Amino acid sequence: MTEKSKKTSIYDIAKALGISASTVSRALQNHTSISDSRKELIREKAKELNYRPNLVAVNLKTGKTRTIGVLVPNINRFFFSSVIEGVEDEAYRRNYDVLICQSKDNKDREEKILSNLSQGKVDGIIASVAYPDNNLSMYEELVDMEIPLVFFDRASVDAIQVGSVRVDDYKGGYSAVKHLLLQGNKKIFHFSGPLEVTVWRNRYRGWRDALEDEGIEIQDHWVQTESTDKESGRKMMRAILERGDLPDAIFCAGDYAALGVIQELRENGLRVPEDIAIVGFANEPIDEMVRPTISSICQSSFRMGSLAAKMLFDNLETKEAMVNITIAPELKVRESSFFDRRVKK
Amino acid sequence: MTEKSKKTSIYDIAKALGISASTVSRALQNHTSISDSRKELIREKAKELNYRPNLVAVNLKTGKTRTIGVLVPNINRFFFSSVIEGVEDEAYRRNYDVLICQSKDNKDREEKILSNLSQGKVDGIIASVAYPDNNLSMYEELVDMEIPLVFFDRASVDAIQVGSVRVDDYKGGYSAVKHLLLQGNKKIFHFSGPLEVTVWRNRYRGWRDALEDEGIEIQDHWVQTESTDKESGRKMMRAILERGDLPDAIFCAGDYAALGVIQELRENGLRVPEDIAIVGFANEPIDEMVRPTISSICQSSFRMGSLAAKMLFDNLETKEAMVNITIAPELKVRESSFFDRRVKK
DNA sequence: TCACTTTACGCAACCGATTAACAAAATAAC
DNA sequence: GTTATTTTGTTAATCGGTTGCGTAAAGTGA
Repeated sequence: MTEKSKKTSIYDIAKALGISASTVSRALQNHTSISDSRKELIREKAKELNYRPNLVAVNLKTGKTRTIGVLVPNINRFFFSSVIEGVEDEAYRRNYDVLICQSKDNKDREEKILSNLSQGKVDGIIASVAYPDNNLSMYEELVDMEIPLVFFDRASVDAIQVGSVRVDDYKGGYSAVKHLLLQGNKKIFHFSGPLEVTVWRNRYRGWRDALEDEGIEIQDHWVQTESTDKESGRKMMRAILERGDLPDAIFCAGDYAALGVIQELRENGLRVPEDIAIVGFANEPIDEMVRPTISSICQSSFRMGSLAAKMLFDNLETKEAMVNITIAPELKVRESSFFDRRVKK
Repeated sequence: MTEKSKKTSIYDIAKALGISASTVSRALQNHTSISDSRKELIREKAKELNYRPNLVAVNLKTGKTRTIGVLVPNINRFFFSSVIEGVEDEAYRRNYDVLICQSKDNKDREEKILSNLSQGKVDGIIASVAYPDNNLSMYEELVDMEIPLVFFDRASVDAIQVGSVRVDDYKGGYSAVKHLLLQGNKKIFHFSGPLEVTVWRNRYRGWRDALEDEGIEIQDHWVQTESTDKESGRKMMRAILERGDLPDAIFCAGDYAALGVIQELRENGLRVPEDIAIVGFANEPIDEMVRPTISSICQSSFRMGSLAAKMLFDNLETKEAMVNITIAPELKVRESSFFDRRVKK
């Protein structure tokens, strides 16, 4: 029994045929300088020996890996896994592989991953930076190393010279509130996460401006910035309920917060949307799973991923310039905000 | 301006220091046969020149990539993304990278991906086979090529000589029904997908045996095998409602089906669990998001992933033998089945 | 001072491909 | 029949590391 039946290389084929390895290499690439008869012979032998090119050797020689890295905070969240799906879709079409890494929103982990990726494993990187998203020095290093880079979702793009794809959070917030205003809601609260984080801040600004454009005066307690998970949603709602000053509607910067709010309201005998209308953000699948279904701002995550991938591949293959793409968010009106307050007081 | 500031290699360091490249290589590996003074010198120079080892070259030389491939039907489903998280967690700990691919449950795509992965890009593979899961010849090829392989979730393990991690679907089904029986339910229906598929069949068998062990006679219409998405759940429930022969409880082979069933029941004025108790399968996050919360069988997906990864890494590093692991499923009792039918008739 | 071990480092082969440059054979041109 | 041209292959360098083997220098003991 052979101890180790080494994988066959072009040298094995060459030896078996009594020719040189370079001829084999060229024949397998369908090079013009090899006669058809030889090509046929070589291809047959290759099949016979079950030859598989060693991609690592090819990568080393060509300096390309046909692999891109995708760095996300967490693969487990619908938004990110959808983006990845978009990336993967485009990558599969173009015959690239996708190396996926999770930063877990941990800067140390992010740094380690980026350092690893920058050692020649990938041709380019698509990333959503870990919170807090202020320190981008690691990414600047990548740029110095001339590794093509595309950000999506998070990241303050102006900082460094790379591509980006993001949804317009400001516009998303603005249009969510505009929709609520058009339904006759005046007193519209906003539940979000810490406003230092870019996405929360932008959604907040959209909310604020929409109200101010309508001449509505905002009070401090209208904004709650606990966090955007379900439990925080309940907590923020509870705080408002205890205070006793109820709004017409609430614009939540995340769908899970919206869900928590709705549950808290229902347990307190309040109806959604009749008593209080709700709009969330992200268009998570649960929005259509629960009752009432939740109105939300769609971030087109799949499209975001495929656009980011397209940009990266174009840059890799034809040196096309990176750009900053902003996707217009789309409002999905569902039951939680479908109620005209001007009719039924 | 330098046209292309080539990345620095160990040769650049060697040249700058007037020593040989092998010394540099050894110093950077902290080899014992290099004096500390030299090591220090070399490390400093490396830092100065911003040296990064070229992993592709290392891979070629060592024959290892420190990368494993994970093949799943779809990254976007919670179960799979959780498994991947488990894999990734273990991989990160051991300094491996994870290459993720989606078969989209398409056999052609699966074949192309496996062929690609087998060309030296990864050291081993973790996979959940695409439906229909009968043809495993592609995987047999991997075994021939001596690429370590671990299946999870799907795949008929007996077929070929590889590792596997799976939840015991039979036991899961059995214990779900047992729980319903203990609560006084007798007439327990089963909603699932096509029984040719291994997982559905096993859950079905668990349901059937649990009832038979109790001496309950099953009737044909007690089993519906439309599919396990929400809409199918509603559809199957509607069929039963129209027929008029209502059960005490329903064991659904999937949580989304369970959700659809619950919504359909509520819209028809029936209460869950008071009128009909429901148990789902998979322990999806929505189970705790909706009201009533849904009882479900937990598949421990994260653990499944980390176990699969652990097995693969152990095999890669110490040639440890592959094994077949079966995880005992855990029943999570929530509101949808928390009701004792023996008390309140 | 001589023989012997250690320590520290260099030489060169190797991993498996690609490809520039060159050479031999076959064909065409005169 | 000799030269020019095309066709078809070969040789060898290269990508950027790793590592077995050899050896000079330094250290040790008698």
